Amino acid sequence: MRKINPHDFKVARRGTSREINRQIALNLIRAHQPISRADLARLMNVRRGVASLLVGELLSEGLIFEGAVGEAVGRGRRPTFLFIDSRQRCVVGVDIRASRTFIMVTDLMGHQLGSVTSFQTSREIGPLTQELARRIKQVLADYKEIGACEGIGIAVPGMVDPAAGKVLHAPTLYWRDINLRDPLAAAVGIPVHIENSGKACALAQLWATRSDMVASGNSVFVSVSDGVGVGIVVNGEVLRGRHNTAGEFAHVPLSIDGPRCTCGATGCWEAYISNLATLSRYFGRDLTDPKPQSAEDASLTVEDLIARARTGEAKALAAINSTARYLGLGLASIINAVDPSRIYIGGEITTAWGLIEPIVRSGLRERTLTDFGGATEIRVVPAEDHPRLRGAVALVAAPAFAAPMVA
Amino acid sequence: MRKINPHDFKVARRGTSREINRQIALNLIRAHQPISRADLARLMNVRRGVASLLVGELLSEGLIFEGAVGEAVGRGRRPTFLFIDSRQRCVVGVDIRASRTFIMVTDLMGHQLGSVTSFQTSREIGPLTQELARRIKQVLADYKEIGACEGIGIAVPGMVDPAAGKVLHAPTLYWRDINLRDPLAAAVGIPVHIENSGKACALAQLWATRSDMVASGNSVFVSVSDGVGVGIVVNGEVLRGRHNTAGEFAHVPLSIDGPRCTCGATGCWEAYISNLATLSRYFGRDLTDPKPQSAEDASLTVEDLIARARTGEAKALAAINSTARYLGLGLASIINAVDPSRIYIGGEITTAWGLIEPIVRSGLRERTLTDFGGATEIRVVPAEDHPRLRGAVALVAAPAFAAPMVA
DNA sequence: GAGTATATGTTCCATGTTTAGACAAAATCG
DNA sequence: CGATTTTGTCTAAACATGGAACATATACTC
Repeated sequence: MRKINPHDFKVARRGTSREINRQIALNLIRAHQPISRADLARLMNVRRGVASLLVGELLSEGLIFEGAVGEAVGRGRRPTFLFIDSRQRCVVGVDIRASRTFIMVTDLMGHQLGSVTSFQTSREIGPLTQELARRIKQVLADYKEIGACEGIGIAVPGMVDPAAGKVLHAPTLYWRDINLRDPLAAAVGIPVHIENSGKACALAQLWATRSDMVASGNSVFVSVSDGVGVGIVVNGEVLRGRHNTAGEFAHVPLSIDGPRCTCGATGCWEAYISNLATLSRYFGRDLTDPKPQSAEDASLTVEDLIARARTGEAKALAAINSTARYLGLGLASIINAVDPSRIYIGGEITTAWGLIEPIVRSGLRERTLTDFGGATEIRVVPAEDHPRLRGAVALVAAPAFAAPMVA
Repeated sequence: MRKINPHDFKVARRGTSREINRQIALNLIRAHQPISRADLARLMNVRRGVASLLVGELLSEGLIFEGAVGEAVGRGRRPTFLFIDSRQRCVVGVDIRASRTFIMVTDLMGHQLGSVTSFQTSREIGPLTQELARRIKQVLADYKEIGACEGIGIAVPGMVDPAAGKVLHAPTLYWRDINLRDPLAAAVGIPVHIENSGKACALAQLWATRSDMVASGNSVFVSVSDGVGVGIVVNGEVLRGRHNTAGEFAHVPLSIDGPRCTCGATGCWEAYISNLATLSRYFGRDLTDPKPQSAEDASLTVEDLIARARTGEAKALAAINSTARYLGLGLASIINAVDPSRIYIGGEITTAWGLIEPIVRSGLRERTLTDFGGATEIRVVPAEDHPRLRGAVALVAAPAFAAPMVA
């Protein structure tokens, strides 16, 4: 039961019905390709004539194409299959992280082309833009057979104003109010879109093509790495809020008297479960103390820690188990607040999922209010899926498939 | 950028455009009444002919009526004003609380008719239903000139399954899995809708008729009474979640090592700021200990406590100031998670708003991540506004104005 | 007071969209 | 080969908005 905003509404025009049905058809082709006009008409519950007209429009715009004639199921004329046309266009996804920056090229469906490349992140915007532009141009030259690049999507670990193309605050990069979009767009001559990495991850799952990976209702993506990013999907849309800062569950407290967080407050969830927090716990030092105490401290990663835990090192196991419990406790807050159908979890810690799942689940049940809340589905998204990169790509590829604004 | 759900979409039919524009017109009349067809057409940016047709349809359905001819602004024919027709229909709102149950009658616009009545809440569903049915019948008989009753809306302090008409769990009433809707509907012969009281409060603000009370973007309602209820509005819709339990920020922790909460967990926000928590703090006893320590303890209310604080009693002031700080700290979590345009606060504690606002605001700023987050608008909703009752009414009255489902 | 200008609300036709059904093309089965 | 079935196209009807003309009603001007 949605209220129409009397200050911001969209009246249905003569072409609105067509626009709606066109997008539905496009999405169904995306979800079910290859598909015939007749099947499309059955899925949409409209006459074949309407489906044909919609398909004709999509064909003439080059969004889809007619493939080979398919095999008939029984008797009767064989169907001509329709596909999303992602042959002559590609998208570049960029994932900027504190240590390294990753680049991936995909087609319009988000299918990976070539391999993921990376380079060390420069915290200075000038050199970073230059390096990015150089590498993107090179990658596009290498894959020239793909065709034109539709755009570049960038996931940034911090608060972002997508409309202004600015990074408002990225603590791990020490960025404040930096326009990342315009310099890069000018350098490569391709439109650039930027977004917070947690929201990008949520977008990646929302627009995933593998049908088993798309949640039916609301969903939440929790990305645990150096920091913790969260993206929330409500009614098929990423929750943005007034200033595009919605979803910052990372800084909802577990204990206001807890360890100091990089954000300045105390006891944030992030201060308990981020990779840095887990490592700090292992080394028994304060999270806000950036200086490693030893050579080992300086180089050890969470993956190393998990390896040690697997070999049975008690201290490593204890550190990881603590993180697991706190992870569960924080997920309970998300469940209580949002009641999602599914939670996705990404980040290095998920490589230990077999080890920690029972602990996460029991921590979660400590604080969820209902049995079904405690049973909320949790799915691990492995690093190989590159959720940040796929989300960055979705920034560019998804708008063509989005629902029209109506009423 | 909303994704169309390929498993649950609505194709635009021949009448869809009309349906959309009809609802827009209806909402604009609701928001701007009295209004002429010509003004409506200008607001909608359509031809007067179209507006006339839409108005004709609404007139024939009895949703609106033509009032007196208005005064001309300049020269030219005078407009005929249109109004929402709420003359011959009324709605009953019911607010069930642990101690007392309140009843209010309104017209379709939510305007109060007569006065609010109340009686002591029986925790047994049979007697409660009987008493409710008796009183509702009586009220409707008293206001017979109003016309037929369109429905009864009930706000319940607990988890609710509106589709099944059941209260899943209401701790303060000791209810579990109780069908509240069907017995009452059978007894009075009028449709009954039930909803969680936090969500009802959010609905009340969303559908408020005073334009200054309707937030433009997303909003959150925090109701602080015996318990704490929260309702979230996203994109003009109350956030429900998978099991209609979204919005339970009351049980997001401030400190997992904090005081035990009635929900079983520890350190929930509710355990710091509910009226019971504030009183417990004043009397220096454990929140979970239901037994009052003294006669004064058994009878003192938060309003009394506020009165004492205003007279300068240090202990009372300290208890309230603590609650204020914790209120702010928890609001910060809501702001970080949802980033709303506005937060509404209701409940007895708001009568001390002048006293506590600076403390709430500073507690809030302790944990918000950005300056604009810390500056999020907070509005107090006084008890006289009866947000729970207005929300209960909206359950019945609002669906007629809701946006059609499309795409 | 008559004429002019202007605003409201209705009416008619053009355009565009879904709905319904007929029809040709193509493939299978007996 | 003919009957049957399926796909895809095409046409007319029903219904929506878009645009303009028209009747009605009021105010202003001469």
